[in-house]
Amino acid sequence: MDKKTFYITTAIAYTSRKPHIGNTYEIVLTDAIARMKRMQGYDVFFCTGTDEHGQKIEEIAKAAGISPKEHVDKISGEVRRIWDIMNTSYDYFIRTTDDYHEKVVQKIFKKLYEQGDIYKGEYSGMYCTPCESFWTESQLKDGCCPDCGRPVKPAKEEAYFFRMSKYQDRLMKYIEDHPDFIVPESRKKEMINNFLKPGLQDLCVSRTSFKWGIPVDFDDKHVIYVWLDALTNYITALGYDPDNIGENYKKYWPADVHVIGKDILRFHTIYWPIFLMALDLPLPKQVFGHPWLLFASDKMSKSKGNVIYADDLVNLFGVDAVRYYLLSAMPYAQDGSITYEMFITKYNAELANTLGNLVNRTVAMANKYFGGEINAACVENELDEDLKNTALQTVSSVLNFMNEYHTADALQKIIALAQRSNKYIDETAPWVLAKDEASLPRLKTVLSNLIEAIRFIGVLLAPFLPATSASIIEQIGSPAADLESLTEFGSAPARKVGEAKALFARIDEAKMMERIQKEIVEPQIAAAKAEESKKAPEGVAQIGIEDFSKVELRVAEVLSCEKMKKSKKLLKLILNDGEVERQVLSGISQWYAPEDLVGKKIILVSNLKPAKLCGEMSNGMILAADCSEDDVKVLFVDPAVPAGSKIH
RNA sequence: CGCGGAGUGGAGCAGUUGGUAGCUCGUCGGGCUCAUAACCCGAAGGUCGUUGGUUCAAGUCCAGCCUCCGCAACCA
Repeated sequence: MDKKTFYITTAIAYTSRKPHIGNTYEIVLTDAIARMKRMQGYDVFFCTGTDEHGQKIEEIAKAAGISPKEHVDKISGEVRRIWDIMNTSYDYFIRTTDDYHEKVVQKIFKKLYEQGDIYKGEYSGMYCTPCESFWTESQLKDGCCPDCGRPVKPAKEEAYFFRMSKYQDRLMKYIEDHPDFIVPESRKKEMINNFLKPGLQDLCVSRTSFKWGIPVDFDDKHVIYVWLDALTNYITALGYDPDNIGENYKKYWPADVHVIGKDILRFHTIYWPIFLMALDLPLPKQVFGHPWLLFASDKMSKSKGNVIYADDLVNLFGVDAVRYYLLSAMPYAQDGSITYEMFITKYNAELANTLGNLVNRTVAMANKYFGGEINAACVENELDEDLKNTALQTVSSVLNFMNEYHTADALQKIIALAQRSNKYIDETAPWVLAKDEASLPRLKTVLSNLIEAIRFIGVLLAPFLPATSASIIEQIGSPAADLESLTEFGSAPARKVGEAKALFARIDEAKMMERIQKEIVEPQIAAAKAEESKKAPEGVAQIGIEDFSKVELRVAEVLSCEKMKKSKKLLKLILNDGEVERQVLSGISQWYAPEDLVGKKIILVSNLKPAKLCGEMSNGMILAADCSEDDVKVLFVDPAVPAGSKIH
């Protein structure tokens, strides 16, 4: 009699900073799926958490003057707080700094080492001794360390590697045999074509360049590098241990679905399955790579004041409105977008006008005409048929869409039922029926049908908008919400409806935008500026005249200019510096077309070391001003100044 | 020729295996008054980025081209 289990996870959130609305999308999406499965009778285990190790976190903590642990405690708490604000029903919140997790990861690492899947090798690259950092050739600036500018030297460092290639064929076969393993479909091709077909490289699974990680217990110079640490959370959260398999592990593994961002699909569909194969464990049934939520077409940026946080939105609009937007505005396989305007439009049209108003007007009529006493339908007519059929069809549509995680389509179906119900009010015109004593029984039937349709809506909304669902159920005086009661239309008993309460108050867009500007956008911009100005005085050291004199500036004329084929940003300029012609590359093609520059005189840093960019040499640099984050203006010189003039 | 994604009425999106182009918002006109100036009906508006090809038939398949967006490389 055991219930069928369903194990669902989100990716664990990286604790570098507070999550914005895009990160929040994932937990809400997963929550809706988990709640739907529970409603369908599954024994669901829903796991989420935070990923807390790594060099980046070590650095951020250092800059803030606190320990890495203090930093991750703070951010992990913040993540959890937001997950809770969003009313998500996770069963377990794992942190990669949990003692249990760390211990098991160490055991796993050791086991894989002992059985030969992990071996000690060498990682070679360019090393900067003062910074204790490795860089690849392409990361170097001027052949020097991009951080401190000092010279680097080729060096080798020992590191542990995982033999990926050994499992490649097995993985390929698994993917072929399980067509639903990677969804959406389009992403599967990407994985196979880009990574599997060319052949897998062995993966570096340890680092010695930082300390904030789980130490390799038999070689403590090394810490275990991110993926082996982070991905295993899915089994350590269930109490897995190589020596002693836990209860929950037995019950729930393998996972039914890992819900993750499309950017980390590669790790979940290639490395993770291979780790599991090496451990001789079953593979997850499915990995769902969801798209990203973007702020309109702009990138989110604090200095533009357009970073959207879930808690701000919740303060302005309420939890369920935010959940609704996230679940209904995202296309299935493509990135979605959000702006405050789009949010308000959708809120007013669908939540306030269509859904909220339907419930409100129906409950109000039930109270007005019958003091709230409504019993089962008795005077039926043909107008009722389509409403009933729509309601019943909505149930199966919603379930079908949710099986494929199409939350937007599922919600659209529910709203469509609300629209159909509004139309039914128009068709039956209850206010006309109310005028004639003889038609009161028919009126009662009409209201009964409406309340029944609303009950369908209320029950179906439960996984998406839990609080709204509960409020609807309460207002119509319905017994507990369960799916089984939706197999028949009109099965609910007589009831007394509650008081009409507005579910979603209409929003005045102009006023709300004003408020947002004042309460959110402006403070954000101010905070970003304050941070900027705090940095500036420390960031720029004063120099003496002797330092300045090392820089040779002179006026040069642009003889010709063209776009570089290989680059979006670079222009190739041929300059007359007064003595010779020289080629300079400049990253300004976003702001200037070649013809804007030809014949102009500009300021050239003429003694800059040559460098190779995208395969072309650049001998110098031209001066330009950063007017704002995305606006750059080249400094043009009075045409009367001859090319070659030195500038002091 | 680095990898990948996308180009559908003013805006945001659906369009599964090729067979009369749909939805929401917005606009215009009408209806209703129970309700949150809400609801319902109707209309206008698209040569489905472009060119060529396959086919009885292409938004849907194939090839070339143009534009945009991620990633990679890169702002000397």
